[in-house]
Amino acid sequence: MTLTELRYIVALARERHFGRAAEKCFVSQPTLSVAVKKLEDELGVALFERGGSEVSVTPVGRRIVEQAQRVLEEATTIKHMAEQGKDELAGPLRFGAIYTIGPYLMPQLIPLLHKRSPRMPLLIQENYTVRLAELLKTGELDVVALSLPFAEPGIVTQAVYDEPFRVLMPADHPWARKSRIPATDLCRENLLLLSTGNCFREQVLQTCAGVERATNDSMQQSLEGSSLETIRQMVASGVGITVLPSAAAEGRTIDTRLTAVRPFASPVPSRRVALAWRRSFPRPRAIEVVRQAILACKLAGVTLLPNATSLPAG
Amino acid sequence: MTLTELRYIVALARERHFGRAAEKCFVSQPTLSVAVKKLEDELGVALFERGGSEVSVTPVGRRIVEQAQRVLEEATTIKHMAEQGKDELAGPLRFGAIYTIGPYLMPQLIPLLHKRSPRMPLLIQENYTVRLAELLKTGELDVVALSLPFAEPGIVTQAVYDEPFRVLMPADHPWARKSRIPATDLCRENLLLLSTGNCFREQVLQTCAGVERATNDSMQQSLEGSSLETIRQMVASGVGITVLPSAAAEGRTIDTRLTAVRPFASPVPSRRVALAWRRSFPRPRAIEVVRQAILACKLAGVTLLPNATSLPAG
DNA sequence: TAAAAATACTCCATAGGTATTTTAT
DNA sequence: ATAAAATACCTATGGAGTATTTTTA
Repeated sequence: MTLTELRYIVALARERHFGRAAEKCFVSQPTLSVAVKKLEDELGVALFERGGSEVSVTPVGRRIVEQAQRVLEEATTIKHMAEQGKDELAGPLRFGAIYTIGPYLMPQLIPLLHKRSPRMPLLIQENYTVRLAELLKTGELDVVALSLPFAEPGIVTQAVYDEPFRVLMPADHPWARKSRIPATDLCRENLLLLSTGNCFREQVLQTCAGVERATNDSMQQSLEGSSLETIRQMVASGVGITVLPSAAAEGRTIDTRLTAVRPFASPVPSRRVALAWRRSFPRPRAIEVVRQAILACKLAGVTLLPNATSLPAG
Repeated sequence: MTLTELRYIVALARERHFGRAAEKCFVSQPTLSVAVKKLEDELGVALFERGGSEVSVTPVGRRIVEQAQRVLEEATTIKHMAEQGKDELAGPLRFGAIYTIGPYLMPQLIPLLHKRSPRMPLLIQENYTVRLAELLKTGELDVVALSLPFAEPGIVTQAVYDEPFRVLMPADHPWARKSRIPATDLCRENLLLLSTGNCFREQVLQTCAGVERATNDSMQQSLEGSSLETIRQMVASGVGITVLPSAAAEGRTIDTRLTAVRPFASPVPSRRVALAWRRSFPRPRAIEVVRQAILACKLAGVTLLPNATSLPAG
């Protein structure tokens, strides 16, 4: 049985004439004749009654032709579905971000993307890098914004911007008088950090104080799952100081009287933020649109990398 | 788009593995691979995401695969319909008979056929020969029982039995003392006939009295649409005599005290009853079953023609 | 390195065309 | 005699196979 054969019998049932039905199908009369006969043989039943100049449909034929129409209709909706799905910028994009990017990027990214690509709603999820990697590989997420380095088989990454770190301290902290803070000074302070699992925690530890510092009991261990915003509140209340990505440190004017933000002295520690997606993800244009939108976001202190090339991670 | 291709993508969506999906479809891996790619090209959209050892279905792909399943299901019901329709003895048979056969044949034929071929109900219709011929040609009837001669293009007939005519008269009619009636005697009697349009009327006129007799005003013209049964009542009430087919004349014991039936003297006038159907009618076995059932009916006085061959009428 | 999908190629079934015959009116 | 469908025959597309290469984890 062939969709073509079904088209033929539907046309023949309509026209009740092999020649005209063949015309309607843009084939020759013998072609249609043979195809109809072939289908009848295959089904083992006569669909049409050929009587001289009269072609009529048998009772079984009528039912089968109706069913054939149904099949053809269902088949054409496949084409419609494909037509709709053709547009890479149509349909939801499942977007993930790590905790230290999401809250500062999404408020700008979402409205911008909604404006630029209104038919592509973002489905957002924040999580740890490792979890995002899982979701990405299992196809539960399409694109992830995270911090390099990131290496997973089958995943490609593309750097989007570099983001310097900043020191956040109580407004009355002695360092507030300095314009730049040397990274090595941090080890003497009570440094508030995110809970384990956040890659930013490790980056701060590595960059500013060396990993061995992490075992020092004098350093404040913040509670599991707490966010940068919680830590900011703690700094404001004078518990200690912390390090934030620039986009998190600035751009929030809530408590400028309680806290002070200072840049690091050179060499300025920073992180490289990138997008990651499956190499095989079939909507590259959707990703490019997201990347351009992120580049257009006003993120305090970041250095854009508009020409970065995507790299196979792993 | 091909039904085969749809089967392939459904299998691939299930197996998430080209090799295994190919096995399930009993084709080689490259065959399935190429076919899927071809469909994707045709639809212009990626249905699957090939990631190394991971094959996943895209969102569009998921919808299309579901739709493909629907198409395939609808297509298999075509096969089921054909399977049901294969049995020529299943499904209703639209049966027509002329007024002078139906009332005497059907009461026997229907229960017999119901017993022999229970899945083939008869849809009965009585009418004039000309009307039955129309219905037969337009496909509104499948088989017709009528009286020969009958010639229509595209219609074949097969004689089933010969039926002698009988004379029906009031019980106190002088002829009731005769055992056989010469046909030529009829012209002197008040002969009750069916209305114009009934072929039996013409047969009686031709056989018994010559056509010119029809114009004789002394002959009783019965009312349009009246039946043999009405005429029988008229005979019983002494209005005149009539001629009946043997199956109509005998086999009814209602009023033996009021009427007498007598055979004709040799040569005995008779009619040949036949089945007629479109040459192209696709259920010859159904017709044969009907013919055999008629042959098995107990019809008074008839001579069965069990070996008559079907003839192209016209 | 191993597994899996894609490619290259070959072959054959068949869908389709043209020309002709058969059939039925 | 005419119109229509069936048949015969040919061609070419493409579906399916095997062998091989490419890719990626």
